[in-house]
Amino acid sequence: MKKQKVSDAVIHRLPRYYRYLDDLFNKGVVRISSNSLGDKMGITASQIRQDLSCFGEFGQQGYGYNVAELRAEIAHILGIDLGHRLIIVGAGHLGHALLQNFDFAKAGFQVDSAFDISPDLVGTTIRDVTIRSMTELESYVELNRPIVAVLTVPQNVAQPLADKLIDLGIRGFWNFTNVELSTAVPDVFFENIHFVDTLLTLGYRISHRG
Amino acid sequence: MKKQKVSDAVIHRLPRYYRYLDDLFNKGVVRISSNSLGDKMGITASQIRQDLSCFGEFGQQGYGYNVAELRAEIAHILGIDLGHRLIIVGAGHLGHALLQNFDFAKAGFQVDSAFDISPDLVGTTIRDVTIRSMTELESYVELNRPIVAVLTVPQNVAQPLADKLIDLGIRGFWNFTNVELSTAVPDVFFENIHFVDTLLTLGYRISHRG
DNA sequence: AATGACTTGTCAACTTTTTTAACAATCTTT
DNA sequence: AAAGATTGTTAAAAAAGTTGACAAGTCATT
Repeated sequence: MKKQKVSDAVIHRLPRYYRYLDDLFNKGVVRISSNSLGDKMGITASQIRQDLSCFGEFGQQGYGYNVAELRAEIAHILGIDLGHRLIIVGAGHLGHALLQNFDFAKAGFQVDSAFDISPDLVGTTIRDVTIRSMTELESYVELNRPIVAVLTVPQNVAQPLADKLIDLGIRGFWNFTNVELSTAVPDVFFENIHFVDTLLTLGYRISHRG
Repeated sequence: MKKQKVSDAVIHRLPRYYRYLDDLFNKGVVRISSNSLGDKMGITASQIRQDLSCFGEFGQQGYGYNVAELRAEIAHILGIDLGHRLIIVGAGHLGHALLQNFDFAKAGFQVDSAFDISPDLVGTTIRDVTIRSMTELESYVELNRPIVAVLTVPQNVAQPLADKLIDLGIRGFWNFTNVELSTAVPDVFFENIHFVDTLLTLGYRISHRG
């Protein structure tokens, strides 16, 4: 096992590996070689073996990989088995949709609570999660120490809110606002979902096709 | 102006340039140099000039760039001024949230219509867009020829639906299902929004911090 | 037990991409 | 007209990503 820094490209491929292995697992496939997995995923066997080698040795010469085992290993690498606790800040349409539909547990997260400023929403319950008032946010986070926050709030409050949450111990943001958040605090991570950007990219490709 | 293929990295930076320029424009800033823009964005002046050079010459020696002009140029490059027509297929929570909140016009798209299978939704109107039945999808697309489809449907119907829509002339997919769509037809583009993947990536970083 | 067919983990080479630095050309300002 | 500023472009440098090759080890069969 190499001990180099794991490159971003590899990290971003991990969820994809997991997706395919989960699929194989659910279909009852017991073993798979890097070759056949590569065929399925449209990448080379060499790349799969190299990617996996960043994290350990999970296969066996002459046999390949045990699907269930490799799936579990990748789940572990991704921290899916840790059940990180998470809060949702902003329960408007998007926050509501996530709360209602998204399978956080499957990604290894447990939804602790949700918060919104609107009195109409406060007190309502979606999928066993009760929406609390924003005024309770600070004390709640201090007491319960969730580690990740989903931000589905208006743009203008995003950065100050993030600063406050970082102060309170939040270390990861799943950021749906179209603002680029930043902080001087180390070991805080942002995953920015810039909807607009992806649609603009699509617009570029459509406009320049042919 | 170079005539090489524009790299993906550059294309993905374009929306970000646009966002910053739009902001400057709204603040009434008239001119900006690659140097000060680079400072704002946290990248080198050199990279900005190199990126822009893929598309033309938009600045002036000794002066820099006119903000309004450069903003308009990038808007043009991204096709924002073309007003591509778009349909939304699947008006469940996510489709509904997009329809209600997302500013498609700002990204250069015009929402033609939305479709859903549920009789409860068909006939209702959101922001001037009436939700039609899925049974009308085919004839509608044939007649009105939208170019892009937003897919917010269940996973299992995503690929066959995409195939059908490609047949009918759709050339771009803003795909919110967690399936990797593909086609043999050339000049069809997919922007896959894999929510889960980004959250898993965040989970990885949280788990491995420090 | 021996043989042959497979398949891994790793190394190093290779390729591609991305970034940076440098500078002639030329515009703005005074 | 001179001084200062800033571009577009080139080429070098650095970084990142990918691939091919193979020793070493495992499995299946006889």
